[in-house]
Amino acid sequence: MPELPEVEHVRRRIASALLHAHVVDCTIGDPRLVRPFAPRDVEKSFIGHDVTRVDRRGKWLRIAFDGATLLFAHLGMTGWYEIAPSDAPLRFERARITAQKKKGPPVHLVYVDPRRWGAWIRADEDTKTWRSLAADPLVDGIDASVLAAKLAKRKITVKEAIMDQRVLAGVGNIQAAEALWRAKIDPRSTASALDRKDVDRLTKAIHWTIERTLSDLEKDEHGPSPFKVYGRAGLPCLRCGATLKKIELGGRTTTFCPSCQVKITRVRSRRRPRAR
DNA sequence: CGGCATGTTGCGCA
DNA sequence: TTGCGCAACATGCC
Repeated sequence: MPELPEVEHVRRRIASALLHAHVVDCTIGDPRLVRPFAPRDVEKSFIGHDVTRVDRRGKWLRIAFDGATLLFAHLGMTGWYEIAPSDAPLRFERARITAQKKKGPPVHLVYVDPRRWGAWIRADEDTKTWRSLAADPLVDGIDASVLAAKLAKRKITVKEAIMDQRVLAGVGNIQAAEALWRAKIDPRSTASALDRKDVDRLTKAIHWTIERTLSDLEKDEHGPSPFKVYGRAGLPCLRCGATLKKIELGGRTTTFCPSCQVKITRVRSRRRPRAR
C-alpha cells in the first residue's frame, strides 16, 4: 500500500523499532529482495551495527547504520513493515531485522511483501535513484514556482506528470487522483497548459491529500476509505453528485469527476506583431 | 475462471 | 531528450 503517506507511516514505525538500536540479527528469506547480491552478505553488513538514521524521500526509505552502510528500501506494490511479537515468521515474510535497544526485549522488524516487487539495496553512498528524486512534499515542501516550471516543459497529462518521481517524489496513482479532484483539474489536461493559479491550487491539493491520508493511517482504527475518487468509479461525486468516471492514463486506472474537474486548455502562446 | 491491483524498469520505435 | 505503448516482475483477492 505504498505511496508517500504509507511509506512515511512505515518510516515512523521503522524508526521506533530501530533508531539508535543495535542490530543483533538479520534474515533475508527472499534472495530476490537483494538480487544480485547474496542475502548472507547483506545480512552481515547490518548485524553488529547501530541504526543512526531512518529517512524517506518519496517512496524510498534510507536506513543508515554506524560505519556508513546504507540500506535503501522500496516497498514495490505490496510491501509493508510489521513489528513482530516473536521469532515466528509472519505470512509473506521476506526479511527481518532484530534489534536491541538499551532497555527491553529485542524488537523484530519484519518486511512482508506478497507480490515481491520490493527491493533492499545496500550501498555506501546515496544511489543514483535516490539522488534523482524530486522534492518530497513533506520533507522539502512543494515550491509552486519550481513545480510550475517543471510542468510547463511537459506535454504529457498532468496526472502522469505529477506521478513522475523527478517532478514530485512520492505521488502515486491514488494521491494523484485525489489531488486533482481537490484542485478541480481534469487529469487529462496537458501538464503545460496549467497556469500559475492552477499550479497553486494543485500544490495545496497535494498537501491536502497527503496529510489527510497520513493522519488517517496514524489513527489506531481507520474507518471507511477516506478517498474521494480513488476506487469510486460509477459512484456519485462527493462534491457535485455527477457520476465518477474511470479512464486509463499512462496504463493506470484513473477516476475523476467529468463534471466538476475541468479540462484545462490554453491557446498556444505565439508571437504576434506588436501593435502599431 | 477472468479481471484487477497503491510501482518501477526497460525496450523498441518515432 | 521526450514520449508512447507494452511487457515484465509475482501473487492475492473478488
